[in-house]
Amino acid sequence: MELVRATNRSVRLRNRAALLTKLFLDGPLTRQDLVRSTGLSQPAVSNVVSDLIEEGLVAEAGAAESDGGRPSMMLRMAPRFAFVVGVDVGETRVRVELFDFAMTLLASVEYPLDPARTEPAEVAGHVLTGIDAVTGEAGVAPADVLGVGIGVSGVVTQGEHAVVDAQALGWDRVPLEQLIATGTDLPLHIDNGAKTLGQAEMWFGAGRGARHAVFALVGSGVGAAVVTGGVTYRGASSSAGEWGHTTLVYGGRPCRCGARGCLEAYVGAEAIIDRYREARGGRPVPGEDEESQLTALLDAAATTETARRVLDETAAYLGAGVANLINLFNPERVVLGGWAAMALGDLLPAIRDAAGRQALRQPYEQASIELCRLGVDAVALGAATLPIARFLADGGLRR
Amino acid sequence: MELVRATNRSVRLRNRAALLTKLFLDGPLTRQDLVRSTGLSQPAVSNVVSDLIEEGLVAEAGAAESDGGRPSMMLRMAPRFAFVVGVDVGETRVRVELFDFAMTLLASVEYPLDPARTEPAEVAGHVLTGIDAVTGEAGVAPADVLGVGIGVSGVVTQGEHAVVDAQALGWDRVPLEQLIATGTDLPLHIDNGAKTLGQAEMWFGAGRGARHAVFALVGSGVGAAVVTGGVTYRGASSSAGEWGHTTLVYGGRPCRCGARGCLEAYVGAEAIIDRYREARGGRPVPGEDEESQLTALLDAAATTETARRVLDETAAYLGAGVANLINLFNPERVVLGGWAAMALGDLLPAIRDAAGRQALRQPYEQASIELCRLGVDAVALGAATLPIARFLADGGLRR
DNA sequence: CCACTTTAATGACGGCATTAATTAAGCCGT
DNA sequence: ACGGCTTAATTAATGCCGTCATTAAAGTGG
Repeated sequence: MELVRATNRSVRLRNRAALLTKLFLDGPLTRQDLVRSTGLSQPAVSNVVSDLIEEGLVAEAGAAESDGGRPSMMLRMAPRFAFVVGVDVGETRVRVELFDFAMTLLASVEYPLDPARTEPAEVAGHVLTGIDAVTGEAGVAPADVLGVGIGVSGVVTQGEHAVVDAQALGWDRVPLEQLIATGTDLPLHIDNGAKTLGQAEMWFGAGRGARHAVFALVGSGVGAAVVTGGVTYRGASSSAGEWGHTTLVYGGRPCRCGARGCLEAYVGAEAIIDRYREARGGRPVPGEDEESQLTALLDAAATTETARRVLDETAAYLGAGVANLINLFNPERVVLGGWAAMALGDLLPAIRDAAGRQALRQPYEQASIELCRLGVDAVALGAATLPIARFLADGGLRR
Repeated sequence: MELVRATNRSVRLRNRAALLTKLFLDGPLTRQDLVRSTGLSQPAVSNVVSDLIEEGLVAEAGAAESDGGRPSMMLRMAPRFAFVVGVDVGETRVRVELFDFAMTLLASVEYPLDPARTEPAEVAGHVLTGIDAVTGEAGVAPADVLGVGIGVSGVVTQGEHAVVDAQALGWDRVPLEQLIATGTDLPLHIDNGAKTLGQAEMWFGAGRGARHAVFALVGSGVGAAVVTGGVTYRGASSSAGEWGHTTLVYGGRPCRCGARGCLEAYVGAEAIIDRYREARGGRPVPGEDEESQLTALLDAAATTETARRVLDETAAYLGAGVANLINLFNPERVVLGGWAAMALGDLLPAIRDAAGRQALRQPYEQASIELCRLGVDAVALGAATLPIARFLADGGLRR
């Protein structure tokens, strides 16, 4: 179906992209490693690599061990060739982080948001001042910033400019990209937060090495990111993976999206706490915020039957939701992430069991179900990979 | 992520594949059409096309209209360059069809199956004798058959040899490909029947032109095929799209897969009839087989409240199931197919409404929900496209 | 029958990877 | 310390392939 013409130039471009990607994800590597993993001939690798070194993209980094024979040179991405900014626009805060090309965190800054009413212009302002703040702090020239990736907790529609719908923030078709673009010339990449977190886990966490993985995120809200063939599955307008609002209990509990029986209405942090409150006969759950309330539930489970039952049910619902993902996407790996899922980590065996009861045998046996490795802040890290992914796919040529 | 090396030869290969694919799906076309649609230069197109003509793959087919200027030649796939066999292994019959390269049906044969116990060896036998029968009838030499595509109503796991799990047939890890391969040297392509039907609709039916489409199949069983970027989504072991056994009503009606609350336990033909029977206080539904029983239900809906209610509920469940597909896959088109869905065609508006209530606004608005165009026999047609798809992707070079 | 237009085929050119042959740079044993 | 051996990297010759520019072919219309 792909109807892209190929020319001689595109050959070089593809090979550059292949070598760069390999080097970025698995580096440092020797030229010989690249020869083996790409199937290119030795001169071809040397030729491309010498271009990359000349352009300052790649640097030699010492010789490898050898027992007889000329030792090969290690190659790695030049860490200071360029920098990237990753932004996490959450429900309660905007977090801006600056990374070098080795994805080392150089600086970060955070701005709290008033959950009651979050103005898009305010968020855009935070992003812009945040970019200035982190580049200033690290002494990085704006021209050396490759781009800015932004993960937003909401539905992001790609188009000429990305548009955001976020019920949790009260946003309806907010042209966030335009708002930010008025204040900067840097290339912007806006995406759903679950997808950027999935991207981070895919490159640096529990997804490494998988070709087909699903990242199931449970926090206050519930979402998912699907990676297939190493690439995030986006669908027609990039809003694929809205797992939280799939119907699990037809006609069940009302969800904040307006429908009934959504998965999020059962296993989102707010929903879990709600169900616990109801199970306690309506007595409020102790704790300032959702996080401490969930902790209270977990603590209570050691002693009270009620709390135990609420957690058991949560695992069962979550398992059924995971089973749906397994049946539909047939991943080799399901990674549970998000702060609530991490807090519920002890439920993993129960979740696995529940998924096994609801999923078909064949796809269930193909899939492992694991916890994430990177934590919640990985949304910004994953966002920062967006400009890099584009850069690598373009063969390391700035557009 | 794609780490495939590119060489000068691969340039030609890709361009051959692009031209062939375009010509197959949208032909006949002129060289100029190909120039415009691929972006290749005129000499490049002429060059590749002259190869293809020389190899007998493509033929000129008369001149196009012209008003001034040299008229361009129409090009089309040579219909008798090669032939393909498509097989539909359903729950009640094996159907074998022979097509030429223009996908014209040349011959077909059908063998009934005893639903009670279906032996894999028997099915393999039917396939093999069917191949002989149709090629014999049409006078096609086996060497001119490009390959055999087989659509099976069950979970197909790709690997060295495809393995089939089909609860409806009582099959557990049946090495169907091996069984058939012992009797023929033709290249075999085994896939899930829903996927082959989706492939047929994608190329020749309601999916034409879409890049992201979901084909929802409702028959006795329920399945789906997901097409993304023009390619069938398969997942890790090719069993993606098992929509029928996703949980829609947590803890609900028992399903033949052993779990509870599966979509299939509500909207599969058997389930619909079951629900109708229960609504009638247990009195059996008139009719010999599922098809006539479903017709009886549809007829009764004109006069009786009970039947009307069962259909309304069916539309609501189905709509919720479709909403889940929309939320998770974000397609631009959802196509309802399968014999039961076709019978329920009048429910389409109700299904659309129900989906709109359960899906998120943004992805719902992106998606159109339509009926299929090709009917049930398209499983074999779609299966026959499998060897062709491979052939086109390989640039028209037999391996 | 000639001017004009559009399509198709040729030939010079340049980009690129490949194979084969060198050159570089380290071990190891005597 | 000095050849022999091994592995790494570079250089040279070769051939594939698309592009650009040009020429040939094949129509229409006055």
